[in-house]
Amino acid sequence: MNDTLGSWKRTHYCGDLRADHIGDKVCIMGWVQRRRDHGGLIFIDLRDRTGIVQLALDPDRDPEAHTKADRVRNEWVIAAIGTVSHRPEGTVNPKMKTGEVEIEISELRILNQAKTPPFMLDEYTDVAENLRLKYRYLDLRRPTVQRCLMMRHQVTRTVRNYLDEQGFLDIETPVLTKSTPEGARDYLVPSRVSPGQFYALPQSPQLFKQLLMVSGFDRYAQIVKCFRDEDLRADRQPEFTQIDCEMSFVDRDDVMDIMEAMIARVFKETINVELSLPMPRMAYAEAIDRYGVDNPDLRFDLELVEITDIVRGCGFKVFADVAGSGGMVKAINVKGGSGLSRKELDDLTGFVANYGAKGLAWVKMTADGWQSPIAKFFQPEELRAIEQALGAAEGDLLLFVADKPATTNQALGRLRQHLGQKLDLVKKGDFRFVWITDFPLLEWDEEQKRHVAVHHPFTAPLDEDIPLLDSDPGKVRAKAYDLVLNGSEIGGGSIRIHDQAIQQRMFNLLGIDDEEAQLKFGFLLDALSYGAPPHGGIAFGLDRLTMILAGTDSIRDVIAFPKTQKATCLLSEAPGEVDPVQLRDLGIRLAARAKS
RNA sequence: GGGGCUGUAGUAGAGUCGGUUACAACGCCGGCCUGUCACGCCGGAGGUCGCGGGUUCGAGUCCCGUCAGCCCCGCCA
Repeated sequence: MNDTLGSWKRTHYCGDLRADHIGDKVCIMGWVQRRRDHGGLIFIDLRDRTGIVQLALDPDRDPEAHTKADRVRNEWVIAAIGTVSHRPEGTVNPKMKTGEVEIEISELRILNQAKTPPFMLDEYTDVAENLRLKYRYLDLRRPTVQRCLMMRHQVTRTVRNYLDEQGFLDIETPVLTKSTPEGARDYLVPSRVSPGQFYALPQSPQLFKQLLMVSGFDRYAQIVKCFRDEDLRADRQPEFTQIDCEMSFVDRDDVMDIMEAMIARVFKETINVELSLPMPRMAYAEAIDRYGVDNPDLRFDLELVEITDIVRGCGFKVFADVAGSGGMVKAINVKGGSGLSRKELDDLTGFVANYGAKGLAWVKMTADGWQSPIAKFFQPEELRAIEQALGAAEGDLLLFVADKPATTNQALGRLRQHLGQKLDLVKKGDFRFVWITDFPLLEWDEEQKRHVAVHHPFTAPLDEDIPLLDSDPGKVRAKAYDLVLNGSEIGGGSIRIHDQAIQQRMFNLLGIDDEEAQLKFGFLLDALSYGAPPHGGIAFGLDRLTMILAGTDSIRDVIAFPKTQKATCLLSEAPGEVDPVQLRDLGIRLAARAKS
């Protein structure tokens, strides 16, 4: 029924054929994108991963091939031998890379037929994502989707080459490993050999790469899968890939210098963008002060301005009360934003409510002064002071949040990012990097009534802040750094604690007593006591980095077989039930379902 | 755990105030066509309006619940 490949060998990819090939006899293979039947002449657009080329089948030239082409349908797999020829005068298609030529087919083989696909594999149809994911292998035939995965390949290739040149060794770390406290929820794997015990899939190879430093490998790097059992987002999947690095005998600047050069190489070799180095660096405290968040998008201004002191004694009770009780009042000036409708302002109020803000005060700057529900509460000199602080001019829109400092910063900071998108303040093709440094080492967790590590428990404190570990742990800054690109955290790392005594103190500060520390991290503490070099490292989110390079806003676009928001795979239907025998072997009995 | 958006032939959509047989496009099937390229022309088939319940003389349309996909909060050292 179908033809066999026989002795045919492919000579060219479809998308590579050009006028240079005119006169060549070629053999190409691929999928039928479309067939156009003119009664006599038949055209077939043949597609492979490189592109599309037009096949011309003339009944006068080869009746047998023409008859065969009559049966062919979309997505059938065919092979053809023919001669590359210039298209006749007036029929060149400038929209196609290969549009100057066509292949005059002399022999055609149908290698496989295809059912009519559940959706059209063209660039014009926007298909529902659940259908795309169920038939992902078809979705992945589409050039736009293929482009993303090819981009990903270019990123990993460039990274591997660079790290190899810089002397990093690629060493694999275990996937079946041990659950550790702190951090994200683990994916667990039951042990058959040790009933009742579980492996955990790594949230990152953190401990192992530190052990490799103790072993003297000096520079380690791995492109590696990590697993976190937390809820998904547009830029978060339960299994994702890190570019994971660790280096010995370095400080923060060494790591940042080497890594930003790697990122620059990636941008050059994937999208041919030249980045200027060094990348700017900004302390955490400054980022929070100016942008409200630790991942600021520097492609636009719209900075936060604190006016707590100005409104401390004002007649607007909401502001005055917050200012008088340790809270914070901040505002942003949306230049030329006074045209926003009441509905839009209500939407923005709803937006900040997501982040716990109880309200969003607004002022439209008009020729007649303040147009605002709160204008009447302020004295003229207060109005002027606020205008001056914000640089307000006619046509501007001022937006205010008053709350606890953390809430004010987060709500207004997220509002800033939101407005950047909504008001189209970002220029396409603009890449603004910033290293955020000097993160707090610890933060107080109100629910658990204890300190938790901001980065992770192995992050070293700044040398000058070590005395504060005892007196004021919340003030200690960490030797940690995040690389932020266009408001997205694409990587982060730190210099680690290489001193066993300090690591022990760190665990104590986190409320992990010696016994628990020994139980959970004993092997690390042991290793640190056998001559651990000063070391530090970083991990980049390969998926997020590729998203930005590919210009897409969903992490699923850069993953071949991604999971849905409920962490299921619509293609394989994972997760699924397992055979009772498998459970018995593992010593697992399922609890009765809570529902139904 | 919570908030929001979406769900109608294979696909992506329209469907008015609750009222006759649920529309047209693309795709599919058949026919015609020798220079098209998202070919064109003629004809045809194709529907559990996500699912369940309710209101009503009557529900794609209104109400309640539920499922799925997506976006967000919490969570993500």
